Amino acid sequence: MPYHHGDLRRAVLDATDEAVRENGVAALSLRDLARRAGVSHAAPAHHFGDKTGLLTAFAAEGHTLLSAELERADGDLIEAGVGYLRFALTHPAHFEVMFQDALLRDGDAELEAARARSAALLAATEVSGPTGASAAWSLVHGFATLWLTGSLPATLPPEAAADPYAAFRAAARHLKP
Amino acid sequence: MPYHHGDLRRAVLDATDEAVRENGVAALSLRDLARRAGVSHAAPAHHFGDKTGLLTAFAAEGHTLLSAELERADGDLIEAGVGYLRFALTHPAHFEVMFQDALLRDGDAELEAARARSAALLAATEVSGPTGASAAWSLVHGFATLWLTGSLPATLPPEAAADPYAAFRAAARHLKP
DNA sequence: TGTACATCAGTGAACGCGCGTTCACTGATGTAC
DNA sequence: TGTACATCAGTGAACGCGCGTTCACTGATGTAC
Repeated sequence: MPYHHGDLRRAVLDATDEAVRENGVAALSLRDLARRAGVSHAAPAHHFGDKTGLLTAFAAEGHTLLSAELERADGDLIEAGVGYLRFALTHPAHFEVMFQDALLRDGDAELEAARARSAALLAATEVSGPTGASAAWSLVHGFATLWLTGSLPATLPPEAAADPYAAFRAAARHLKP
Repeated sequence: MPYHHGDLRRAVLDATDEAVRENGVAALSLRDLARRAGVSHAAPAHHFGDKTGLLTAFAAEGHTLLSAELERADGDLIEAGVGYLRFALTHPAHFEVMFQDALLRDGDAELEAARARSAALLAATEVSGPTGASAAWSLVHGFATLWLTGSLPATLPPEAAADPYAAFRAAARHLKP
């Protein structure tokens, strides 16, 4: 183990992802992250300042990952929804953290930039007017949230509960075009 | 201050509501609740067993409050949505806690009963098939979540951002009947 | 190419703190007589 | 109505623990010459 880690930032962010998936953000501690990353207990705070700084960087990474999914949709509403859902289901820890403002550093430049980018991509989907955008965003965000908590799969027949993307496409068909 | 409180349960649940509204469930501690309720620091654990027991009771109360709103809708889809939203906006702490299974006692009888009741009322709304129900539930749940985090109001014109219920009705009109 | 040195990422011991839990107790309440 | 007593909700001192933070330090890296 070299004295200089090489990529402490990456290691701590990965440990955060792992820890939040396992125990939720409520149980997160910097010392636990240090243990998972195999670094000294003071290293995470040394690099990120404090827990808020770490979660702010983690949330910014979440917006970047979300943006990557939204770009693949190329403005198509349903595909943007599928991308949003795919982001939430493959990165549940980021999804859990990035919408909880109380955990994040207000006005952080990196976070604001990443957030603006994902918001712009969301706004670029083909949808009719602000209420249509609200409806579409609400539907996919609610679908992702309820799917992750297991609430939604519990109400569906087994074959629908096995494929979230098909279930989402079916639900999204209930939106007026 | 009498030795016996009279309604410690109520006092601690009210303190929980206050504390979660202020700082989120992540920052909740039993000692802080005891301070808020003006009882000894051991009293909340004495009554509820542990933090999970307390949050389980709090979540059950949330489902009961949600059920009361849903009953007023009398099966009408849009009014059920408005009731769901009204519950979330007036009881944000309950809404935050009740869908986070990791915080709750698995298999608690009181919680299961309250949950079954609100689920039955949701299922009793007039909607076409399981995918229609998924779409409607996702839309209102996502709308409430995004409204509470401030994400959704930020994208709307000021007059729409001032009235969540009107904004929700407008969004809900994008669902096929 | 080799040496000296400045930088600074990461260390690890030490600290004080708030936490959940335990446990012997206190005293208000309800019941039996 | 009055007294004795069992119950048990709530108390408060004590505990050990993991936490975030501080700070003097170590040593790897990059740059100047």
